[in-house]
Amino acid sequence: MGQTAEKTRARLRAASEAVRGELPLGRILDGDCIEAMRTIPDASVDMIFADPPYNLQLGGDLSRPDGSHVDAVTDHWDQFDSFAAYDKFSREWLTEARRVLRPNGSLWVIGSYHNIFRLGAMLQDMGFWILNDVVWRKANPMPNFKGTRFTNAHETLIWCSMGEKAKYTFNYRAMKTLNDELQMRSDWVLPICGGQERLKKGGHKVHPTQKPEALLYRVMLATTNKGDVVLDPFFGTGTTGAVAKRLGREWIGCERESLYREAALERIELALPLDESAVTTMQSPRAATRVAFGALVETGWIAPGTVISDKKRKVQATVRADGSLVCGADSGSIHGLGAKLQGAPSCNGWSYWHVEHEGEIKPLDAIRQLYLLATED
Amino acid sequence: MGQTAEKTRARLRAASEAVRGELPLGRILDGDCIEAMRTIPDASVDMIFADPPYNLQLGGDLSRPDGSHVDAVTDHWDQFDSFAAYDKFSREWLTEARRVLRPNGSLWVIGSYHNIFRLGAMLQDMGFWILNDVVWRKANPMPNFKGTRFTNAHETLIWCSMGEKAKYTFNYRAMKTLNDELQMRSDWVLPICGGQERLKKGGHKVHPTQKPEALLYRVMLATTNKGDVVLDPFFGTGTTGAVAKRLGREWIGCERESLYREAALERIELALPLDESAVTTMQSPRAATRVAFGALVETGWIAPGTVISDKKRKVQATVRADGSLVCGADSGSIHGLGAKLQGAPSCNGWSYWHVEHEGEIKPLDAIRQLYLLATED
DNA sequence: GGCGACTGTGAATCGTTGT
DNA sequence: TACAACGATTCACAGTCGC
Repeated sequence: MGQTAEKTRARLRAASEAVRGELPLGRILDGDCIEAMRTIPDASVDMIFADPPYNLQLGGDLSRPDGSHVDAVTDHWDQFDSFAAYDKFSREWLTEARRVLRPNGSLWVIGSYHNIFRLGAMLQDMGFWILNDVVWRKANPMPNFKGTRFTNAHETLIWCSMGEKAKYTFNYRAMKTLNDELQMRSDWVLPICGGQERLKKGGHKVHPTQKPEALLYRVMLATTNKGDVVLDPFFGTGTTGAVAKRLGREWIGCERESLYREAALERIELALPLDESAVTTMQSPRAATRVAFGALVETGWIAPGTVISDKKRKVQATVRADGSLVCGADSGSIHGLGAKLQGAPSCNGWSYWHVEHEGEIKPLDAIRQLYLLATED
Repeated sequence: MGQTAEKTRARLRAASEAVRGELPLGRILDGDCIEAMRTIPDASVDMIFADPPYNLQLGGDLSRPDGSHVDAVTDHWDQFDSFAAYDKFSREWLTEARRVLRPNGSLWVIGSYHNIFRLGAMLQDMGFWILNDVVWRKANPMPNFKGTRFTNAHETLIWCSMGEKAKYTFNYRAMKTLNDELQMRSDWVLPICGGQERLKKGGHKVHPTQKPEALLYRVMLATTNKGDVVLDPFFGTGTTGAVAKRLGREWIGCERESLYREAALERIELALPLDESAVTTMQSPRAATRVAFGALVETGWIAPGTVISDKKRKVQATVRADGSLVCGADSGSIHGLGAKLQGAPSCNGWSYWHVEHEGEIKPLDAIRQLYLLATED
């Protein structure tokens, strides 16, 4: 690594720490979320989770997102007027969200069919890059009492990065582990928020649309790292904050209703952080110790001259002293030669090549695991 | 009832019959769907099902972990220069769709996150009234081969009427019957189209995105009546036509690729009108519930940090945030770590691991049962 | 015929790092 | 910034073949 790159990285790290010092970590900013977000520095948060109001078209009285009243006229013009107001509000908070997100940060938005399509189209128009739409399939939704439509049994989340080429955090291995060794899918079955978890005051629910902690838990575990800063512009009763605390993430909230702020602070105070070991998640092999194939050769786990083959033993190659392989006139690394022999653009030599070991034919990766176990610490 | 109203109704019925005579029922209109729809009279069809191009914007080639190639949708009809071009195209065909729909008709659109948000926002802007968004949860989606995102395991349908006050057809009772006497929900679990149903020619699929008949079956049974006219502007290989025939609905298609038109006509010719068995072969969403260990962790049934053990409490492990276990230097899923610690090739973690619960030591499976009871519909 | 092993495939915005 | 090297990564079905 060049000295210049090293210095650049160090400077960025220092700048990042300086910005972090300015952040209102663990605080709920009072007031309108757009105004509140304006006090947060550029490119300073790692993830935003937003559960914006969807108070649209609910029949009866209609109010704009800014709180002003819309006449209960339901002609086409008025619909347009109300959509336009909602779009304006959405564009404003999304603009601030985009400004405060780091280049490698990501944004989650949750909504229902009333608003999610407008939000999704707007995200695309603003340059966000949709990574997945995720369906929260409610295990116990409210039935459709009138029997006039399908039971509205899900909500939609959109997860997006800052742009097509932007990087983002995705803890693939942790998600796979969480889902019993199967890839996590885009449809999540989770119960709605109720029971002990549902905040109540005087027998009434404090917030009409409190989200279950399990939902935020999965979002945060999937797309942030320990210590990351998570911002929730529509904090409500603080589900995001409570889960962030439990998972060792930093949080910032925006909320204009004092009732919600108070309930949230009390709740987060009571939330117990997990200890270090519990927050640790399964790492991808990439993040774990890297082993060069050559290391197995020079330490004697695989002797030079060993003949290795593909699983069906149709293709064979010989290991050379420097860890390269040779097969007829062809030679190369375990990956390169594997790709060449298959005529494939790429190949993972660790899983393609096999070797006899204790009477069985095993992939190289198995030998690598043994090597890792033996040389650990 | 007034005589005038009676006369008005009779006149409308006669007009309706006259219009029906002009309709190209049971025919596939050749050419661009916008041009083709222009030949259809105003207010003459009862339901439109549209499966437009998704504008996937795919990058380079994609290969599977085993090196084989993924046969992606690279057809010219899915290529658009920009979101603006896609929007223009969408607005044009939706304008024609709105014109030919009867006042009490309804429209279905299916899409993925690439296009569905744009379509949904456009529908709202045009005055359509969204009745439900419906999620088709694929039982067997293609995995995410590179481990970079959540498995894209669903597509979204939007069902809308002509306006907020417009009437529409919804066969509530039929849906409830189809769903084991439970209200039909907005999430439908159905397999993708494959096996005998998938049209093939020379060993290759005729159409890259053929929809399963079960999907159209449910759409049509829910939102049309027998004898209604159903229009599909993106007819493809005619799933809509085949299901319409089976269910005793009239159909009209638009399709510009002659290869698809020919396959569709042949297929619809072979389709049999509905027999009773077709109803009973529909999938029930009450399939066996699968629970991942991670689900118990994120919903709080088992807290991260909990120490679990084998039945004799000789081996202990700690639960981490992602549902993995850690025991000394070893870690893994409940199944994997259990196997590793026993030196066994495999292990059922649900029965191997135990946890203290209400003073007793119980297998994880007991907690899973409690979870299932609590979250059951 | 039955069962298990093996193969093929589906609307997919599918990599990272160092030179 | 382009290029090359490294190396990480798949689930549910359906169909076929062989024992």
